[in-house]
Amino acid sequence: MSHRYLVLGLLAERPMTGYDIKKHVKAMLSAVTNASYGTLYPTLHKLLTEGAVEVSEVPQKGRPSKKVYRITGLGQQELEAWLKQPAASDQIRREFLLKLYLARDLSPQQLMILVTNRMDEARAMWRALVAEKDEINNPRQAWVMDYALSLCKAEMEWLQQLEAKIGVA
Amino acid sequence: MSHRYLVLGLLAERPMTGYDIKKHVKAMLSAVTNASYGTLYPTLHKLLTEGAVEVSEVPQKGRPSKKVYRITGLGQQELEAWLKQPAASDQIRREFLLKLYLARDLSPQQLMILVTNRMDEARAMWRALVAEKDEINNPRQAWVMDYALSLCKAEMEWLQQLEAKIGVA
DNA sequence: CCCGCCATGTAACACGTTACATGATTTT
DNA sequence: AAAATCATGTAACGTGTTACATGGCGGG
Repeated sequence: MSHRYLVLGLLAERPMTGYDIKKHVKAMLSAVTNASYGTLYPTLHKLLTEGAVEVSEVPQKGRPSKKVYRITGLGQQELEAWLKQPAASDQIRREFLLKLYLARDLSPQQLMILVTNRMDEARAMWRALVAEKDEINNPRQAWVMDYALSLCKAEMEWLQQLEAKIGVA
Repeated sequence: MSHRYLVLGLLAERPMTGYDIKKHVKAMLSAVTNASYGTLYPTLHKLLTEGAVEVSEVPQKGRPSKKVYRITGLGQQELEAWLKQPAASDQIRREFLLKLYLARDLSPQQLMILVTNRMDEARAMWRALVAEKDEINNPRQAWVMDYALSLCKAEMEWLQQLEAKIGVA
C-alpha cells in the first residue's frame, strides 16, 4: 500500500485535489511511480473514511465543485511513523535484463539491436531528466533526480561495455 | 505477463519441473524477479493448455511422480518473437526514494538514519552479488550480475554524497 | 470547430503474494 | 528428533491498470 503514503506525503506539503496529485506525481515523481486515477481516487476515499485526511468542497464558476483534501493530525502521525521505518528492499525488475538473460538463441546481430535500442532509451531518459532538473526548487527533489541520473549513467556505461563484448564475441 | 516468458525462456534451456524453475530463478535471477509457486504453477498450466509447453510425468521411488515440462515449437516461436521486441521501459520503483522525497518533516538525524540503513543494505547486496558471481559459468548471467553490480555501485556513491549533503545541511 | 485541460469517479480485468494443504525423504 | 528438501497445487487477498462514463471551458 505504498500509494497510501504517496498521497499522505504529498498532502502533508499542501492541500490538493486528486487531480492535483496526479499532475504533481507526473511532473515530479515520474521516475518513481505512475499512480493512475484508478488508484488515486479510491485511495483518497479510503483515507477519508479512516480519518487520515479531510475534505472541503470548493465551488467553482461553471464547473462542478472540486474536492480539496488536507491531511489530519492522525494522517501526519501515520506518515511520520512510516517515514521512520527502514524502506523495504526491492529488486531490479527490468524486462530488458530478463530478455538479455534469456536471449540464448538470438544472433549477435539481434542482440546488438536490443542493446542499441536500450541505449537510445537510456539516452532519452537522460535528456528528460536533465531537462526536468532545471526546473527544480526543493533539495529533496534534486536528490531524487540525482539518483535517477546516477542509475541512468551507470546503465549507459554498462550498455557500452556490453556492446563491446557482443561485438567481440 | 512477463513470468510467462521467464518460464518459456528457462524451459528453452532445458526441460524442468516447476520446482526446478523456482530454484533456478532463486539462484540465478534473484536480482530480477522472485517468482513464487503461486505464479509459476498456474503459468505452467496455462502454457500447457495453449500448447506452448508439453509435460511428461516421471515416476519416482517413494515419491509422487514429478512433472517435467519442455518447450514446444510453438512456445519457441512465441519466445523468439518476444525476445526480438524492444523491452518496455520501466521505472525506478524504490520505496526508499519515495521516502526520501516525502521526508520533509524529518530531522537531519532521522534522515541520516534512513540513509545509513540504506547504505548497509546496499553493501550487503554488493557482497551477495560478488559471492554469486564466483559461481557463474555462462556469459549472459555474468552480464546480468555486472548490471546489478553497476547499479549497486552507483547507488552507494550517490548515498555517500547524500550523507555529505545532509551532514552539511 | 476541435483539441486539450479541468475534474471526478467506477468496473472489469490482470497480476502477484501469502498462506494453506499434503506428505515422504534426506540431512543435521 | 528436528529441520530442510523434494514436489505439487489452490484460495484468499491486495493492489494496480485500463478503459469507460461525463461534461463544461478556453485556446488555436
